[in-house]
Amino acid sequence: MMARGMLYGGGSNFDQKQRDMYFSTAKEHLGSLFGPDCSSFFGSSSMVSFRGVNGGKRSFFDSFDQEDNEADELGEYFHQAEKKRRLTDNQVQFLEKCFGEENKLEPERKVQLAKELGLQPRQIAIWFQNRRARWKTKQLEKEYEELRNRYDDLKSNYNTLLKEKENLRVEVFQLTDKLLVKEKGNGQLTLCDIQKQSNASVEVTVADPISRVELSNVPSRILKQQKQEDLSSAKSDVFDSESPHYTDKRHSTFIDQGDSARVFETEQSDLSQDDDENFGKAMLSTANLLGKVEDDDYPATSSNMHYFGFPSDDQGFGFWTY
DNA sequence: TTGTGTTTTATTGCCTCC
DNA sequence: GGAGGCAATAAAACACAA
Repeated sequence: MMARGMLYGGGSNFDQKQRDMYFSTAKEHLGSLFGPDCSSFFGSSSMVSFRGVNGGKRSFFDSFDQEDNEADELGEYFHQAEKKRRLTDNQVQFLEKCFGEENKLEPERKVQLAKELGLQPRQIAIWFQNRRARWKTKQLEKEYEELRNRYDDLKSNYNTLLKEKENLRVEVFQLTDKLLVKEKGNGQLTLCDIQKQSNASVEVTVADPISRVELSNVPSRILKQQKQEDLSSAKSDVFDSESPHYTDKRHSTFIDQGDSARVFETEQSDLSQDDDENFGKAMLSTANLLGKVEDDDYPATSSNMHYFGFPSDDQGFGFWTY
């Protein structure tokens, strides 16, 4: 493709006549915009600059204020047109103002701006194009920042809820065990006793490791015995049965002592390690807190495992820990 | 002064629209 | 098919630390 960008800058597309026209028109327009002394607009030493032959910096428009050398300077400028030149602060300021009003230019407006600023229409177009690109990048950064803030908020809320959940869980564990001890004191049976009495393999299916222990093989008379008093307050519903970490797919099985025990054998892998650790810690702390629980009383399937729990209502209740 | 990173200006190639 | 927009990129200009 023919380079569209080569429309100006020393090429034949921008002859001396056009340069004169742009320059005179620019001074005229900018004089009305920035006052009669528009030299400040056209440049100071800090404005559009390019390195001359001697290496020094020079403002392009400064040169036009020196009438004696005007033609020479102009010629020098355009002979160096292949070099990039930055726009002056005032030019940029003016363009920014226009961009604020409309970020896309009509062809007529583009030509008008070019005349007013003493630039090529193509330069105006390029400036707007680059400006749109910068604006878009900024917008993306802004949106990213907003999304990140929202994510952080959600994460923070989630962590808070998680802690709350753990606290409640520990609380329930403690209350549960107190009830357990109390029951034992009253001569009532625990799940462990039930197992001993039934003298049979007890398969415990845990729909939810905490709230849904199903004693499928426990004799019904014994289960009935266990459905008593005010244990309903410790019912499973305390727990978040909708928790994505504990679904009905989870279950565990334990076969009588001596057999290979698998406790809370998960079929899912979505239980995060943190959650597991917290869960274990909570149970351990509960166990330590309530040192009254004796291993012999529970059908632990390995020497370092302990069972905490009791059946309640239609559903059992209990958990294992190491 | 020089090396290096950033910003700005400009080019290129592709795409869409009229 | 030409004009113009956009994304990607080159390259000059600039800023700044060492």
